[in-house]
Amino acid sequence: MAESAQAPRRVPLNRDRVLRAAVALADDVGIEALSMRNLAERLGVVPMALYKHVANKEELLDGVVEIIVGEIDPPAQGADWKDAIRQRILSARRALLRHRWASQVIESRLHAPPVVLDYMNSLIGMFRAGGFSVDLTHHVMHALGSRMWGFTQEVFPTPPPPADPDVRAAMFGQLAAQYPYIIEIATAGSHDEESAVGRGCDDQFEFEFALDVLLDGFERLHQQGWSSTDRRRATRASA
Amino acid sequence: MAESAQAPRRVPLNRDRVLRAAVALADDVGIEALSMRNLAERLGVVPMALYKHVANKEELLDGVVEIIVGEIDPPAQGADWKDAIRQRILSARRALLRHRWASQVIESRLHAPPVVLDYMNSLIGMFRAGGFSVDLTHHVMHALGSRMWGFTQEVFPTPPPPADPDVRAAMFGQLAAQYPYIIEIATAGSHDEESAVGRGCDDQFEFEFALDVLLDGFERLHQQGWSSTDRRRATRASA
DNA sequence: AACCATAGGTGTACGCTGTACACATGTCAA
DNA sequence: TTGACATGTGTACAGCGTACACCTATGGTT
Repeated sequence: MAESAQAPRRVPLNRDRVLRAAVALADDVGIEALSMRNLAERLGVVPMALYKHVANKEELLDGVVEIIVGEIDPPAQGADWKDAIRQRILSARRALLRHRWASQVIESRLHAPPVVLDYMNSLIGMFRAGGFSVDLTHHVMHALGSRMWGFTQEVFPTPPPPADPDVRAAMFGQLAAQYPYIIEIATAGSHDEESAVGRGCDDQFEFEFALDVLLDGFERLHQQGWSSTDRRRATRASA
Repeated sequence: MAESAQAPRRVPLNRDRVLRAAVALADDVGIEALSMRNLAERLGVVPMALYKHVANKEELLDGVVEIIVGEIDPPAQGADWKDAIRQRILSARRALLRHRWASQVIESRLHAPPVVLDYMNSLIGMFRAGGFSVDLTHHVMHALGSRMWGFTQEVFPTPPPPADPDVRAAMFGQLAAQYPYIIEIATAGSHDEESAVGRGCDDQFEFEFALDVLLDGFERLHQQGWSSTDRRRATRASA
C-alpha cells in the first residue's frame, strides 16, 4: 500500500512556514506567549525542529519583522513627496495595526533585517525625489524616528476604570486633586466628567496630527533652504 | 560582649535600597542581566527576600522608573513656555542618558507610576500656562510621545564596521548597490566614504532637531488659534 | 522579666524559558 | 544498494520568576 495514505506524508517545514506560523501565533495569543515550545506545538513538531530553520529566537523575531514590513504598500506614484510619504507611513501604520504586538518586536531588534533597510532606503528616496538635501533628509528621518513605522509609543495606556461607581468617584476625586491637568485633558469635551476618564483617545487622529506637524515643519525648512551650517539651535528663528 | 561586634547587625533591606541597588546593577551589567537572583546576590540576600519589599519584578521595574524620573529637574521658572518645556525635556534626556537602559524600561511599563503622572501633569501645566487650549495641549502631548522622556527610539543602531578593510570594502559596495540612499546619507560630508559608514550620528543634535520641529509647529498652531473643529486633516493648509 | 505578634530573611520546589548535543529517520545521488 | 545529507526527535541543562512553608530577630505589652 502507498504509505502516503497510511502516514499522510507531512510537508516538511521551511523557514517561511515557521515565520508565518509565528506571526499567526502572536496574533492569537499575544507576543509574550510566543515561545519556541508553543510555536513548535502549533506546527505539530518538537521544539528543537524549529532550530533547523531559524538559528535562534532572535532570528525568528527578525524574520517575523520581515513579514510584517513586507505588508507595507509600495510608494504611491505621481503624488508629491508630502502626500506620498504620508500615505506610505499610514500604510505602515495599517500593517502594524493588524499586528498590535509588532511595534514592540520592531523596537527590540538589534540590527535591521534587509526588508527594513529597503523600506528606509525607499523612504529616504522619496524625500530626495522631493528635492530635499541629503543633510536635511538625514535629520528628517531621525525626526520621524519610530513614527516612520506608523506607530507612536503609547506611553502608558490608560487602565480601565473600576466598575464600582463609588470607587470610581473616589478615585476621580483623588486624581483630580493630584493631577489636575491630566484630568482636565481627559475630561475635555465631556459633560459627564467621571465617565469620560476612561474614554480614551482617537489614536488615529493623534498619529496624523503629529505626523502632519512634522511633515509641515519639514516642508517649511526645505522651502527656506535649511542647511546644516545652521547647526546651532537648528530650527529656531530666535537664535 | 556586644554581639554588634561579633555579627555586625546588618541593616535591614527596604524598598528604597532595593530599588537603588537595582538601578546600580542595571547600570553595571545591563538591563537584561537584572534578575531577581542577581539583585539578591548583590544585596547579600536570598532571592525571595526581595519579595518582602516589592510584590514582583514588574513592581520592581516600576520602582526603578520612579527613581529615574525623580532625577528630572523641576520646571524652570520665569522662562516662556517654549524654552521652559525645551529645557525640561532636555533634562529628562540627561537623566535617561545616565541610564541608557531606562528608556526601554519606561516603554515596557503597563501603567504609569505616580511620579510619571506627576511629570506628565506638570508638562501639561507648562503648555496650559503658555496659553495653549486644553485640546491643543492634549494633541501636542501625544505628538511629543516618548520624546517627552528625552529619547527617540533609536531604530536599529548601526553595527560596528568589520575590521578587515577588504571585507569592509566589499560590504560597502554591496550596500551602496542595494541601499544607495542610505549610503548617501551615511557618507554625507565625508570624502573618505568607506570609513564614514560606521561614523554614527550626533544623537543630541538629532534629538533637538526633532524637538524643535515639533515645538515650532506647536507654536504656529497655537498662534493661529488652532481648534479641534479643524479635525479633518488637522494641521494641513491644503484641505 | 516574660511573652508573643509581626516583619524580615531562608530554603526548597515548580513550571516555564531558550537551546546544546546526540540520535533517528527519510530522501535523493552515485 | 549505499551512503550523504537534510530534517525531525529526545533528553538534558541552566536560568528565570515566584509560591509556600519555615525560621529568627525585634519591639511592644503585660
